[in-house]
Amino acid sequence: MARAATTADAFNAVAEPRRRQILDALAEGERPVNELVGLLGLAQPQVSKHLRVLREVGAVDVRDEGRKRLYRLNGHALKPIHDWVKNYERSWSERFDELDVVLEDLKQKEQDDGDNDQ
Amino acid sequence: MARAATTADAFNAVAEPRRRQILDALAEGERPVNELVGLLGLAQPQVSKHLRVLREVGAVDVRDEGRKRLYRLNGHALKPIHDWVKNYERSWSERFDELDVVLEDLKQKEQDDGDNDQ
DNA sequence: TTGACGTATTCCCATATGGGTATACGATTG
DNA sequence: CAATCGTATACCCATATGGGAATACGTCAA
Repeated sequence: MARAATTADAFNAVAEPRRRQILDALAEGERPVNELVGLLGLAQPQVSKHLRVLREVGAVDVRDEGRKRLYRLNGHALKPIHDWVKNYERSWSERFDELDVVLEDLKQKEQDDGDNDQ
Repeated sequence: MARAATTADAFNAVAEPRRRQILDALAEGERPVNELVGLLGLAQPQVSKHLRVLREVGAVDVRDEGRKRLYRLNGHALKPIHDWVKNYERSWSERFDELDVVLEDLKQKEQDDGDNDQ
């Protein structure tokens, strides 16, 4: 088997930096392809291809307006990523320090109880 | 150019489901390779290869103990992912609804001021 | 030392990437 | 209708993936 397709899920789609750039740009509002081409400094075909990937994982929606195609962010598709990574937040966030102390105490208490059973 | 290496950054490393599984397993504590092999139901060489990728992006640390190698989670490497994705949280979290209202009001107020300048 | 164990590395292969370039397609304008 | 604009698609290519299988390597036991 080869690497999973970029369109397999949001994780794979967003692994490409250009696609994150596109989402960041769309966070400020709807934009036509050419505007993204200007912002990214990438050729138009590549931008269209990246947008296709983002569409396939549901991270963007499209709307036709004359000859332009307006792309819009759909952040919902990124929730699974957030849900997964937030469980690791304790690794760097000080907000969890206090909670960790409490958990350590509980652990210690449990161990003491076990010792009493012996 | 081809797709970026899986070892290019945490985003790419974590795009592979097996590697997320490994990190999830290590979240509960240090583990030797064989234990991960059992948990993932994957052949040992593939697990070692996934671990190498995770090591290269700094998501895990290793420690030798006899003939075993104990792998330990280093969630710090995942912070960039969290930092990026949390900006999209408003897309699904109700917690931001109220904030959105406030921002809308501010925007409206600014616009009114602009109108007065005319 | 020899053998067994735990892990890492090497080689093979089908697969699809992302950029470059050319071109096709639909909508609008003249 | 013809020309042009805005986008999408089709090709070509170098690259590296992830799994399978075989094997190399370091450590411990007998």
